[in-house]
Amino acid sequence: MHMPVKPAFNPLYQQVKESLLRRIAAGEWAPGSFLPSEPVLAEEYGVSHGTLRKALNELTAERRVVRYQGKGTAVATFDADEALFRFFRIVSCEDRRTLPISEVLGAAPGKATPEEAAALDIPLGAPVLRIERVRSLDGVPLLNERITLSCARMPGIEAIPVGALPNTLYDFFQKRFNVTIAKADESITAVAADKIDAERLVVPVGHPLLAIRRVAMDIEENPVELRHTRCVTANFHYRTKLS
Amino acid sequence: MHMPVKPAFNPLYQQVKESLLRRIAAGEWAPGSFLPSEPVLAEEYGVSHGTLRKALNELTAERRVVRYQGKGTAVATFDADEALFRFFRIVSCEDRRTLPISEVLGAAPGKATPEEAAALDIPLGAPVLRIERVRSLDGVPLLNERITLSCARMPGIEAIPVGALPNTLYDFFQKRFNVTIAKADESITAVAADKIDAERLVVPVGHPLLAIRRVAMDIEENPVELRHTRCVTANFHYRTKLS
DNA sequence: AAGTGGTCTAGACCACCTT
DNA sequence: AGGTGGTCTAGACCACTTT
Repeated sequence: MHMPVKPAFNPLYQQVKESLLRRIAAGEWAPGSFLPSEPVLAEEYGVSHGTLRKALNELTAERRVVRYQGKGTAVATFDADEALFRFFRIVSCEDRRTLPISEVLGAAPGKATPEEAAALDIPLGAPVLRIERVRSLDGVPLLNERITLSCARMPGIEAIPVGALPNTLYDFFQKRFNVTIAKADESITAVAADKIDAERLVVPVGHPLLAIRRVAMDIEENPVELRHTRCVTANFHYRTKLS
Repeated sequence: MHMPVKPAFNPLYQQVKESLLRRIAAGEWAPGSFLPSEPVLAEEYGVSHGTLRKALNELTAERRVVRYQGKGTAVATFDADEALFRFFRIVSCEDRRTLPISEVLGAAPGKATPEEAAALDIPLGAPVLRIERVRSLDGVPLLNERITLSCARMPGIEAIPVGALPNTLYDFFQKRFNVTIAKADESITAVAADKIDAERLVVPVGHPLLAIRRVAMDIEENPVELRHTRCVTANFHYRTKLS
């Protein structure tokens, strides 16, 4: 046998970071509330100011935590506008960002299809909640969405009445289930509007639409949500910055 | 008059970072070559190890520089596959990433249109080079591209013979003109194929296509390239990670 | 004034690569 | 062995917010 190539050298600040991450994920400090101060945490972990700082710096870079000079360090939330728009990439031609208004057409429990099971990493036939909704910008229906959520990850969500589903879901996931959406993968194609798209988005059948398939993940990179969106791009477009 | 709200407090490490950035942009160290070692640079700037390190850390995070433990710190290049794919988001349905093969249909000098002038931040009518090309993946024509470059930013590029335009332009920009593409903004819409799209991409007129409009920028955020792409998304899609 | 995060230093030691 | 980047410490001082 070979010796391991990476002999598990784990810097101190990494260990501290991982510990803090676990404690945040466990809910020891709620989103929005403040962590103990740096001197206190350093004392608690028995490390120097600098080492603790390096751990917090990485958590800041990963947006798990927000620091306020003179005040303290808080667990990140979706409250801020910045966070709300992080996963919403549709902007007007003039680059105005407007939060769309959702009209929920229906929400129904079901059993995971092969695609849903694969995307959400759950067994075939596992319980899911499917939401259909149309989102409008400036009063114009633009987005036709089908959202699939794993009930296992958010127990009780299938019992939420349709009317109680809020406009901003990710904010709701965090407050209600302590599920923080941290990443999402999107793949985009161009398709022709089918009959349902045409009705809901008020365009002719065959009209070109953006088809966006999103898998959203929590902090630990567990997939939480599968979302299919059909989008009219007459006066709006999908905007992304590469770097 | 009010006093300035931000009294220009500039940390030392920021000043060092900006200085290093200027020296890299000026070409003092070519892409791929090594900077002086950390102790030497610290001595040169009259700062401590830690402060110099913080400056280099930020440059590393911004991918301006690559560090190799035990060897040194080098100016970043586009050589690495990772860098080449950073701005290429079209992948197959199975998530294979293949570099497309370009067929240049033509390259011609011209005068900037209003859209080009606005995007590239140059005067209306300023000299530009326009390139038309079709890119194929796995032998199938997928991308119909029109690229506009400002001649002022890359003097002499209008004289490059069409046959000498390489497959990977950004790599070429860096090696030939010391222009490093650092960022790009893309906006995406869905459109119906026009006659030219249909011919070049071998699809029926009216077929839904992705229309991608990219403005690529160098290190100093000066826009360098405007690119319009029409893309068939039958077996491929545009992939992006949100975080 | 006291507490928080942010910067900076000087020095020790560790991990990795080259010779 | 000697040089490079990477980690860690202890302590000083600065900037910001609150009391």
